[in-house]
Amino acid sequence: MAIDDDRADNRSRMEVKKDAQRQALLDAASEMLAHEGPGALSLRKLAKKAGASTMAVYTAFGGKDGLIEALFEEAFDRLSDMQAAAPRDPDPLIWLASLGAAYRAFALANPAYYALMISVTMPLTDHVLEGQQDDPPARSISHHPAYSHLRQAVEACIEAGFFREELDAGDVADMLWAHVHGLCSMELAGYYTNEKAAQERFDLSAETIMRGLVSEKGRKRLQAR
Amino acid sequence: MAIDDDRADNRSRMEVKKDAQRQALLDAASEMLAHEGPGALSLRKLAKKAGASTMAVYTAFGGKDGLIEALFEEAFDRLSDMQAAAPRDPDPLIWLASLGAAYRAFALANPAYYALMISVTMPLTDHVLEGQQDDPPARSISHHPAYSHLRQAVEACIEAGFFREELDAGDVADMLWAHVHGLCSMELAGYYTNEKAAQERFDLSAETIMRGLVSEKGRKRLQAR
DNA sequence: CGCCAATATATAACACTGTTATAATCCTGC
DNA sequence: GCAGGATTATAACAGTGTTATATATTGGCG
Repeated sequence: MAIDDDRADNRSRMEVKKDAQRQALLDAASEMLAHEGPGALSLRKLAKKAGASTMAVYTAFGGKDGLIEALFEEAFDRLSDMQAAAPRDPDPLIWLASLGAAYRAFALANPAYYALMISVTMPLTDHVLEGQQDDPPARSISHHPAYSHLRQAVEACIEAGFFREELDAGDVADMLWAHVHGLCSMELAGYYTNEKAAQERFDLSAETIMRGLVSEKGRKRLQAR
Repeated sequence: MAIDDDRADNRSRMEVKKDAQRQALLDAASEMLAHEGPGALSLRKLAKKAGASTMAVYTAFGGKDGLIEALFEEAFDRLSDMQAAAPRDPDPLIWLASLGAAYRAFALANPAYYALMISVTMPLTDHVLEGQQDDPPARSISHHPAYSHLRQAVEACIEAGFFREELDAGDVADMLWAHVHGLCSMELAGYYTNEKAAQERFDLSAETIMRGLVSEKGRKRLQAR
């Protein structure tokens, strides 16, 4: 029986109920976020949509900030899923390119999630407003699968000897992430009017940053094949 | 007298009073934005701070959106001012690098303005949520001085024959803007913990994108000097 | 100068928001 | 079965942007 299974998992009936409600709230919030944007995400509407009380959000997430945090993690999970679905080509350069394409595909497919990632990542906390550099924000994506995918592809490129020797994997990964993020955020901002041109521009820009990364040796190796 | 001067400028007494109040509101809003962030910018607090009524914001800006729009333009003006202050080196590559440094200096010096630029530029309108590509947002920075500075430097580099021939000025300018924007937004997000490393990383990344832009011919020309 | 129409203001009300206090309900463990 | 603790529902609180209304204030014209 279901209850016994739960008990076997050392989870009380109430806990599974809580988890179910938490998931229902998260799904409803996700749906609202994707269809109406972050601004339309109010706790009352969410509770009504999920068939729960406003307080349920507080018990499940501790408040709206906790809910946003959960959605933030969901966003990174979705990105990570799309990255994992990217073909892991034996050629690390091609693999890297497909990861960039996956990033852009995620951003275009989930603009509200992407906007949430940005706004949460740059929360304009007091410490950045004051310009003080101590007490850095704890939020770090370095250990998230979404970052690991990129990192691994970069490391593969480095091991294959394509990149300039003074560049280490962390530098390159951060560089590429920033570059692709800049491209996607400006595209989503409506900076480029024509969709087809935006795609070409993305490819051209990705090609350009890759050119800047490859070493003299790697360049010759690429020309040879 | 001041009043006669105003009349000579075909500006009624009330209009100069309105403009003065508008400027007072804008200054107060700017101060609040820089010190407490966009979230703390409420019309009631702003009106009290500027010694005006809440309604004054509506007559001067038409509402909070209009105020944000005005602050958005102020942000671009500040960026443009810092770019104009960058030394216009005869070497277009050095000029371009100093423009990038000016962009980063602006972002670090005005984090709240920078966050505002991003959030306003990516407003998550319905049309992007629906994924439809028609009715592109009218907001365009292409004709703003902040963009012209970059564009002119890029054109100078192209005329000097440094860049790959298949790249036109618009492509390169957009590419560079996106790259530098990505770097700055991630730095402001606290993605990099160490300030000194962030500076080095910015320089390294800027160097990398420049490497990707220069043509074979330009590369040899750079090595020769 | 004095009046009038138009505009800007001040005050308050409205519909919201996130959050919190209070009371009733439910569930768990004994 | 029952006491005790957590979770809910309801309502209240302190805010927000916006709007309605009534009061000043202003500028143009006779």
